[in-house]
Amino acid sequence: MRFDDDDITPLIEGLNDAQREAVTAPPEHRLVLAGAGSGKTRVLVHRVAWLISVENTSPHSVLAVTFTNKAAAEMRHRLELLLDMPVRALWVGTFHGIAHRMLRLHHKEARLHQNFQIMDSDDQLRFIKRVLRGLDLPEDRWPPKTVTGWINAQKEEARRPEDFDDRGDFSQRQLVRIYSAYHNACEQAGLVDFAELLLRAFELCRDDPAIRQHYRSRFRHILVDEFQDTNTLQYKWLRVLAGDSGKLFVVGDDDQSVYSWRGARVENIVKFTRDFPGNEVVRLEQNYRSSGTILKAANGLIARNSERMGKQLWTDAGDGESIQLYAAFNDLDECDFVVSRIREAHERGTPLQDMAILYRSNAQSRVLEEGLIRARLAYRIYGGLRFFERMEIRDALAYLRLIGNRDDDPAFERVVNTPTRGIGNTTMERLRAVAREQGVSLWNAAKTGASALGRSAGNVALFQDLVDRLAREAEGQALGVVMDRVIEQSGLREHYRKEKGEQAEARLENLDELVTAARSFEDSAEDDLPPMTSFLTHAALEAGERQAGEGEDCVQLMTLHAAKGLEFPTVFMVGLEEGLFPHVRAVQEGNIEEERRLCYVGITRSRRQLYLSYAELRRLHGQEQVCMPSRFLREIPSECVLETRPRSGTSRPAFAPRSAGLGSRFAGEPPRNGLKLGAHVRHPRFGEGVITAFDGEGDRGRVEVSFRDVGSKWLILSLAKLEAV
DNA sequence: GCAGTCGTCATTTTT
DNA sequence: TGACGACTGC
Repeated sequence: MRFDDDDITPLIEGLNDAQREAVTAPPEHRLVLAGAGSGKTRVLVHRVAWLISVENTSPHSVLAVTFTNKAAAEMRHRLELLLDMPVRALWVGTFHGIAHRMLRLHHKEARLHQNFQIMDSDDQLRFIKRVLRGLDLPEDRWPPKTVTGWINAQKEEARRPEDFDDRGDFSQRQLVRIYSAYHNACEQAGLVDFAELLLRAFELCRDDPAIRQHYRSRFRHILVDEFQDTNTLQYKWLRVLAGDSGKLFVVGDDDQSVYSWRGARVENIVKFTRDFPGNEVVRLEQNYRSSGTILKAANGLIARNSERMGKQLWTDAGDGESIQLYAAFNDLDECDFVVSRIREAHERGTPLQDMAILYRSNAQSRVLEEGLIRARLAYRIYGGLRFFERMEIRDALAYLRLIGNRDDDPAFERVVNTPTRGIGNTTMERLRAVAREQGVSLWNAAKTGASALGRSAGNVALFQDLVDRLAREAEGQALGVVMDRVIEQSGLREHYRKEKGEQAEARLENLDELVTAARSFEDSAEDDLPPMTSFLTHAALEAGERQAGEGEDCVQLMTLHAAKGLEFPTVFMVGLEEGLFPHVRAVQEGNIEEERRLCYVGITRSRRQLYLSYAELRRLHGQEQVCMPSRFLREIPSECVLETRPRSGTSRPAFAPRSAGLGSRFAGEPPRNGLKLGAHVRHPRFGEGVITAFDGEGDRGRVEVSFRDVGSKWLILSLAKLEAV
């Protein structure tokens, strides 16, 4: 170890009191409530280092779990920097990665195919469609997306088909039937979906005493990142793993829980304090990221939530710049504002990559994108397809999967006719019928039931010969060579060469890149898996970076969800309108608190300058809609915010503390003179327009109307002869 | 098997 | 508005 017993300086150096308390806590259960930007990863990393160097814990006894590969890689990297040595014995990984590792090690006990492969969401959806067809259930009555969603939700609650009794309603009984059929199909094909990885690993630890004992005595310390995002199954698994003696050190922030819709349970934080006795809560509230003003805004907003563990961010940095609010006329105006502020900042020397535009839903990116293109500003949108999700990559990998396992039906379906080999729908339907009747895979059905296939039987046989030949030639060959041959001999390369358009070129390049990627797995002895299995697992579990353009200096565009965990000197949060943010759906579902947390996440992404904006009119689904400013704007302490105009930069306080003033622009205000925000009105001289704001009350009350022909005007409400249209 | 057309729908996303 | 899937006709 690098540290002598008496020199623990590097481990606690530079930590604040709360961080130090967490890092040096006695080896008991701990819950660390880590506010945004409070040095959470630092605490995790130092805690592991502390356990190893001071508590003399073997790296072998430590398990650190994260949600994303990125977080896992970051943790391992920083840990090795701190300890100044590689820590291979230490298990650091995502929930899925760790579960996968266990299942590979104990595939027999888990009753899994030795060569089992991981099926991603897309495969799962296709597979479910086939199961539905097999059960004669129409897709319009049983939407595949809904069905997979339901099945995944059951798995996340650790429920198996046999856990349901017959008393459910018809719909539920059918879903259970589908779940069951899907499960059998997966078993037969040797496939495991994402949720199954976790559930299988949980069941393995729960039901196999020897394995449970093995891991319990091995993992003395389990550390969990982003604990507020754990789902029921992950929580159960942690409980089983920890047993009575394993110590859990969990880090999370209830205020940043924004994934309830995909099964995350914030309640796990509270549950943790009950289920793991002796734990103490450490709060990390000092923020090292944002200015005082930004933190004040964030604190003020999140204080509106009722169900909180309670936390108040603070900084010893100064107040910094005011938050600027821009009330745009419409979405284009909002875009112009953002773009011109970016241009100005860029001209003053701010790198583009220091600026991010955050929005609630992906659809909002289009207008912004167009604006940035017009202004010739480089940008990068997070989201979209990742490398291993591309069509051509998935095609090529499907051949590889078939080489490893002929019973992989989703892979078979994917490439049996890609490139086209005269095996159409009719043939496939027959083949599926045979497979269903005989209870075998498509591959075997094609072998034994060729007679039922009619004219196309020869084509199917040719396809099978191809796969067999590729498999034979793959023996003893390096993975890169195999991959290249697969792409060439399957005809995929030719297929995409013939495809027209500029996309085709990119696809060919991607295929070349795939060969390169395969090569890098040739001697990956790391996980003791055959290179091909290792490669396919990597493709499924770590689908790669989203989009290229990494190195370039460009403005970052992403959803608020995608921004979680990131930070930028300058942040633009756009579309702060009722219905958009908070989103209507969330309002309907009564999930305002999560939307508010999302807003909190957005605000706290910003280091120095935060811009907020909303549009009074927005084009949504092809329709121009009148929007009211988001309630969140009202909830941010008014002294933090200045309302700004596009060019001049002259600002005035946006909201008088509680009374009238501009505050009355906001949601929930009563209509004046029978007119309300967004109402269409007619003026004798100015023509038709829309009410966009009120100011003051009674005789002195003013109204802002955006006229169709003459633009926006402020009028005295009692004098203006406005009539509703 | 494929291109064109029509109808429907419309948060958020990692593994 | 526009993306995507199902359907139709060649």
